[in-house]
Amino acid sequence: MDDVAARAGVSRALVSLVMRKSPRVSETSREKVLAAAAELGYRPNLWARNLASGQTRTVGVMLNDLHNPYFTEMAEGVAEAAEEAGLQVLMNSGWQREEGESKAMEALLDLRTDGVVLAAPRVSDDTLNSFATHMPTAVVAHFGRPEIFDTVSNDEEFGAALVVDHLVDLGHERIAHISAGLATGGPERCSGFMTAMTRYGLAPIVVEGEFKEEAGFTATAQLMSLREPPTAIFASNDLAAVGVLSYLRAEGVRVPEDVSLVGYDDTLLARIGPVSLTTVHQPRQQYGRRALELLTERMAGRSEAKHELIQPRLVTRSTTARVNG
Amino acid sequence: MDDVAARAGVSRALVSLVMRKSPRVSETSREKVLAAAAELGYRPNLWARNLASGQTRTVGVMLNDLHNPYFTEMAEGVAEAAEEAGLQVLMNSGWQREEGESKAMEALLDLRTDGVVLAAPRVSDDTLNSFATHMPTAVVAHFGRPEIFDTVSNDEEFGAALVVDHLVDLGHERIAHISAGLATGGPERCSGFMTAMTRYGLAPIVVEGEFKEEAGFTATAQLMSLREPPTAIFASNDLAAVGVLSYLRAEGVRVPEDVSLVGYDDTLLARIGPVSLTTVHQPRQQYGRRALELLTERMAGRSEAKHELIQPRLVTRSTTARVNG
DNA sequence: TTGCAACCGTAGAGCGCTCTACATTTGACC
DNA sequence: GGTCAAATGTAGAGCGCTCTACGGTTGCAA
Repeated sequence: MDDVAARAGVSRALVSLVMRKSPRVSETSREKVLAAAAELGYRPNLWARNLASGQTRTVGVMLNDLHNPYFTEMAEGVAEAAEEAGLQVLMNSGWQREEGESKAMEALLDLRTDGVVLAAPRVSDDTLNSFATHMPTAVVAHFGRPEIFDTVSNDEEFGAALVVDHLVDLGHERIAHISAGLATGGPERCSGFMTAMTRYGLAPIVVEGEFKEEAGFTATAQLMSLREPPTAIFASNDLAAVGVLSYLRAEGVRVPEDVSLVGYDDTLLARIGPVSLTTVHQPRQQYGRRALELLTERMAGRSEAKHELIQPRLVTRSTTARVNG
Repeated sequence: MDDVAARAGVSRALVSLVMRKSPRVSETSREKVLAAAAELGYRPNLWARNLASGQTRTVGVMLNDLHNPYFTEMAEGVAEAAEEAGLQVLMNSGWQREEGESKAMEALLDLRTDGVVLAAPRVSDDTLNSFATHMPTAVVAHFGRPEIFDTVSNDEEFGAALVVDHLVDLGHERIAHISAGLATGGPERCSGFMTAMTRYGLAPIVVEGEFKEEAGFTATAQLMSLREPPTAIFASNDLAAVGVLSYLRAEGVRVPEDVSLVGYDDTLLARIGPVSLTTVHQPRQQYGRRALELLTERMAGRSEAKHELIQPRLVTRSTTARVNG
């Protein structure tokens, strides 16, 4: 920087101003400085800048699971909104191990970014709280009502109700849900299902599962061996729905003629031809956008927490049809 | 830091040593310092540390496309190897736009990490070269033989030969390849196919496609309308193979009884029940590992470039069978 | 002429750490 | 007790930037 200043015949401070695009510098000296910087191949040192200024114009994003398109799409939403706000994005992941996740969060703390977006963290609420006391934080897919950080989540109950509405519309009455146990969003999805069913005066059939193909497969085996098997199955997510599909096809049960099937998430899986699954689409990019927007508000000084619920919509494909006679 | 030093009754320098886990400090004072730090909730400031020490113990990873499991698995490999080497990992993405990619690379340059792994960058070779002059760099999926950075790539020709071997073993002779145009790896895969076919004295049938489901669909339409349609199809990747499958099923062509089908990549898509695709598995995590290992060598001073080709293997599932009498 | 903004530019004190060079203590051995 | 090396601790000069507070020039009205 000194070299640039010398070469341009100005002070170091002026170079600093130019580099920060301050309007307080004349056109002539700006050009001189820029020229000198270009000749010397000078790039401002970020660490020194951050250290001196106490801020980074950067937000960190911790992704719980990079392999899950849910999170990467969310991250894309964050990135878009960040770009508009003139912020850099740096990502991190815990590689689906809770221990890795805490490490990743520590790393973000050390980085001292201006704020952090956490995607479906699986660490304890205590950890989350202590994290958020050190750093402006927004969390995606968190169903508590924490007071020191913001949250953006899918309105799982609404989504589940959408599914039930659709199936009831088609005349179904024996509708089963394969739940996802205690995985994030699972309990809410399940309770939404039960509430909606009850509202229609129908008995909710629920069997335990997971967000996995195999879980869908085995849960379906259970369901189909009931004395009165369901005419429609609402799987915990698309992947589980694929498991359901495999089981049904293997058993010669036709979908959707004999049994209707609905997934959740609208991932790539649901869209490919051989699956073509009716499912619930989540505006995942929007989660990311909103999270970043909330975060910038918080970085700007807001301190009371905001909690947003975003409504998904149903995408009808080829796995649902009117119930048979 | 001064506070911690005061509280522990030692010098700032000693605190620094303790924080860096230097062995040059006695057990007693280490404990004193650690205790004081804990009471004060002190965390070393990374920027100041980096600024003063001139290094970061961090590597950056630029992911071309976060939505592609190929890259996220590779990133996981980088992360694992980095953890073993005691390095932090920070990720970035260009969100599949070339412009975003250059921005992401600039950001990594500014961060001044100790090194960078680039995943299938789509920027020009010139850009890559000028980047690598500023920063130790390893690139995954790059088929040039650049001199100032290392590369790790899939041995596409070998993979394509694997496919041809398998199909020829099963008695196929009219084997078609749906290529991926100029997309990364596409040309190599295609030429590997042609070489292998020629080696067997068979005529390579090639039709232009892309790494997309729809491309597989339309390409298959072309292939099946040939006077002598192929008995086996080697798609450019799994996604395209799914398109092939959709077309064939829709036309009542049985897979694998009438036509055998092979994909490439072994993604989730290939593994799910309704698809169960024979495909070429790439050890993607290993690409990441090797990239990081090469990078650490380079960070340690090696300057001549190394270029590694990693051999994939065939995974046989339910879409390939002996050719019909 | 003086006064006063507005505009541009500069000096210099940090920011919180690392690291070299040196000081002090300890302990083993003669 | 004296000597020397190893072990442990410290002082203080940076690292490359930002930012406050202030200095110098202009232009223009009083």
